[in-house]
Amino acid sequence: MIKLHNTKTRAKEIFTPIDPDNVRMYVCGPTVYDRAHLGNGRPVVVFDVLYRLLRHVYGADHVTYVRNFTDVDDKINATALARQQAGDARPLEALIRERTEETIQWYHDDMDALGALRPNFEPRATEYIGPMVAMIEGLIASGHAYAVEGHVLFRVRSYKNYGALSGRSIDDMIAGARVEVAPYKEDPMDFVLWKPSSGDEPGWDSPWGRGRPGWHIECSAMSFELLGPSFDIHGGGLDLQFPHHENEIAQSCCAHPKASFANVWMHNEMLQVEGKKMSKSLGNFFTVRDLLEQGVVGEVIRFVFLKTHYRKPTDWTESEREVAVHHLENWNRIKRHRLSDPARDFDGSRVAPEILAALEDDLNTPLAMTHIFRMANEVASASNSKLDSDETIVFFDSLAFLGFVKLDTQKALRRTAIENATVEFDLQVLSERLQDLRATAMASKNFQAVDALKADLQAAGIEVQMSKSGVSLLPTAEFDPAKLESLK
RNA sequence: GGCCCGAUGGCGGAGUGGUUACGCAGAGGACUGCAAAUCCUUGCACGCCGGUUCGAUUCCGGCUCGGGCCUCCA
Repeated sequence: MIKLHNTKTRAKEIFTPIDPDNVRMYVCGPTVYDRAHLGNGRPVVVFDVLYRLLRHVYGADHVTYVRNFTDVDDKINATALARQQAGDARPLEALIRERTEETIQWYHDDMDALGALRPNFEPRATEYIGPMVAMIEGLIASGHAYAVEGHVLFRVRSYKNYGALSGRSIDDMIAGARVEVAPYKEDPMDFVLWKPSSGDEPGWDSPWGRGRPGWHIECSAMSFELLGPSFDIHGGGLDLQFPHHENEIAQSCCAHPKASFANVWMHNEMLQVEGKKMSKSLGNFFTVRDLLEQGVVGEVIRFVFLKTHYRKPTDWTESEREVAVHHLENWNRIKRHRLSDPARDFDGSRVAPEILAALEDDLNTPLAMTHIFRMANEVASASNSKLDSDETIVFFDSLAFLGFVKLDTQKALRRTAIENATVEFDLQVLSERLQDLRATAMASKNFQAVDALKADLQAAGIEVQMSKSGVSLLPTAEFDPAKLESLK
């Protein structure tokens, strides 16, 4: 039994799908004009967890997850215009297409790195212009929208529940509004469904002239086309609650009065960086790609996200990042020590029941992580250290269920990369020499030679670990093969 | 100004009407030639003021503080 917090009712409710054979979820995707920043990753990971849970409970073939790409938007146009002004002579259309294509590719690369499964459908807004126009025509016909000066506007006063999702009244909003009101609007709160395109701006022919859709209608049309007038879950960031989701509800409910639209609305809280809102002006703005390039692997990011409940703000900090690395290293080591085949794949089918229970309680990922910690501890400290025990399998299957598969860290990746690349100097030889020196020293109690070699290795950027089971040399970021030349 | 949300130990972060998880850091110990890693043990909290109750960190009200949204934003 899954329980989810429904923004619409502000309560945790038992989730009952409209059709258990086809559970349907829509999540607002990115506007594709630039790299996804770290905050963009949070809803992706949150709803990825929900997607995995739904697939587990209802069957992988009985869940439909839609996440759109908004590929028509003034911000996209702006990036293309900027390139024209910078001297690129190609037509706007070509620049826009190139930009959206590459951004979608980036998005896939980055979200894959976070361990997120791809949704079943990733519709692009530009492929659904027809349905948008049709929906707008219907709204005009039913009196919920009006065309004026090439624009089509939604008549907010015509939908009596407007503001219910975010708990606002139209009058309150007008009182506190800071928007300048276009003169052609009947009411200040009316929002645009269609707007005219001029010059070489992207545009499509419509009953109201050549133009392009407003942002909000895109999601209403795409969700209708792919999931129908009523579906189960609609997700997105809390910042989308108003106005985007409010407007979606108004459009869809007026266009399909007999349908319920989304039954459950879920919103993830926002991300902060070192306690502050991430913003360009504060200079703490960075993309997922920036982090990946700095060697922060995707699963570290995922770990930090899952350690906080999705309905609470989460803080991206240096220390939490280090905690994540610590645990991933730990799990990686357990994998090497407790599995006969450390490369074995896990599909999450044997996820621990307590982890499932935690997730079924409104995606309590922090509690799920606690169970992971406990299981890791049990597996690592089990007196019976036999390989591939049931507990071990369930542990790694649970990790896989939560999206932790690679269990790599910066250090592990670097080690692999360096070891593959290090040809001129064989660390294995040095490792054996150190081992021999140490064995001699253990007998003679004279450790001078050992310490000298250890110091040289450390000076070359190698982490030296010695225990009774042997020695291990681990190149660090400062590893410099040239400094080992004298040791040959 | 309007609306929404939150306040738990040094930090992060679950949960509960009555014995308060867990992680990181700290302390002690085992192991270790040193160091690291690992393992064991362990100290530390429920913003303030009222109310309901036999009993509240948990429910209700007020206050204070913090965050978010109202403008493109996940």
